[in-house]
Amino acid sequence: MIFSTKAEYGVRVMVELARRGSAQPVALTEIADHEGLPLAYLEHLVARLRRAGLVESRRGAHGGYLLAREPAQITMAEVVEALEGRIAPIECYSASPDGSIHCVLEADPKRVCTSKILWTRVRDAIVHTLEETTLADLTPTTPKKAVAA
Amino acid sequence: MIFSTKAEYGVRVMVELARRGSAQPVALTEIADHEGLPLAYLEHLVARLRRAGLVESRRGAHGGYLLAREPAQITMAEVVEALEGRIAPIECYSASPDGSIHCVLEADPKRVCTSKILWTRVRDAIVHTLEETTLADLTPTTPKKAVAA
DNA sequence: TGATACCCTAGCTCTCAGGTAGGTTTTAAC
DNA sequence: GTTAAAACCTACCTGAGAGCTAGGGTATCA
Repeated sequence: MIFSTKAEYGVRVMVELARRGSAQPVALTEIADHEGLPLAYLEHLVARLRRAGLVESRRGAHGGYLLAREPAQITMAEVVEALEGRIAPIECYSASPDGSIHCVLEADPKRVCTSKILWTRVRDAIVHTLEETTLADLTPTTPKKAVAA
Repeated sequence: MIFSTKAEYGVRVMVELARRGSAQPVALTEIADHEGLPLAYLEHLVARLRRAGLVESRRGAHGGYLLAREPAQITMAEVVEALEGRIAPIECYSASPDGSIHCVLEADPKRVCTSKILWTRVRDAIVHTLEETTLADLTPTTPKKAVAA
């Protein structure tokens, strides 16, 4: 599998939050019930989403979670990265502090990572797709716009 | 990581075979030495490539492996699928026997996999990239053609 | 002052990636 | 026809991490 259930479940949570609208917070118990997913596990995932600034929380009774932005302003690249961490197609690419993609083998100038072209292309394709797709695209009853896909 | 070392190592083996040309078989020990990868592990990987019809083997002394086709006729989609198995972005998509993408949740018609659009797009992007890239694209000293990437 | 919900830390279990080990079989060359 | 080199095969090992669970603490509303 390319992505783990972290991405799968987390995206579902985001879609549910988008479906419910931004009027009042949605409790995680509701989403867990609706999607048939373990609450305690979702708590971990939604914590990541919160730390990434994608959702906001209201504590206490009648609390829950809200989208931090409009669905159309939230790309799936942000969501997936918040859940899975940096998207790198293979081990070879170290997550450099400055964010640049770098093949660890090329530290030794004698060695050239022959397959770098491939993994770069694959990574770009994935990231491009995730950046192009917003939460609004995945929400059936989007208030403003219908989706053509 | 998106793909495991199976894909990483396996692609390297294929690139090495392409670099050496098709004149005579290349022993796996040579490739293992050159790439600094464990021989015993490569044997497992190359077995997958052979079963997929991507390489041919010559047993016995001076034996080794050869590409089964011209590098330009081998897509990376074939290589990666042979090594990693069917490419699916998440668990949700069962590998149907007929090859069609199918969300397991939709077996229950009441449930709709809201995020299907996303994972379908991601999968298509990956597969498209892998299908477009041939082994010839990754081989620096391709006899016939230089590569524009 | 409960009840409800978010929040935090720790830990548990099972799978599987990644690799090792030790053999058997085939073939070229001497 | 023996030897060495290589593919081939089956089984096993081991650490890490996915996918949870447990049990509390803390904020907020009625």
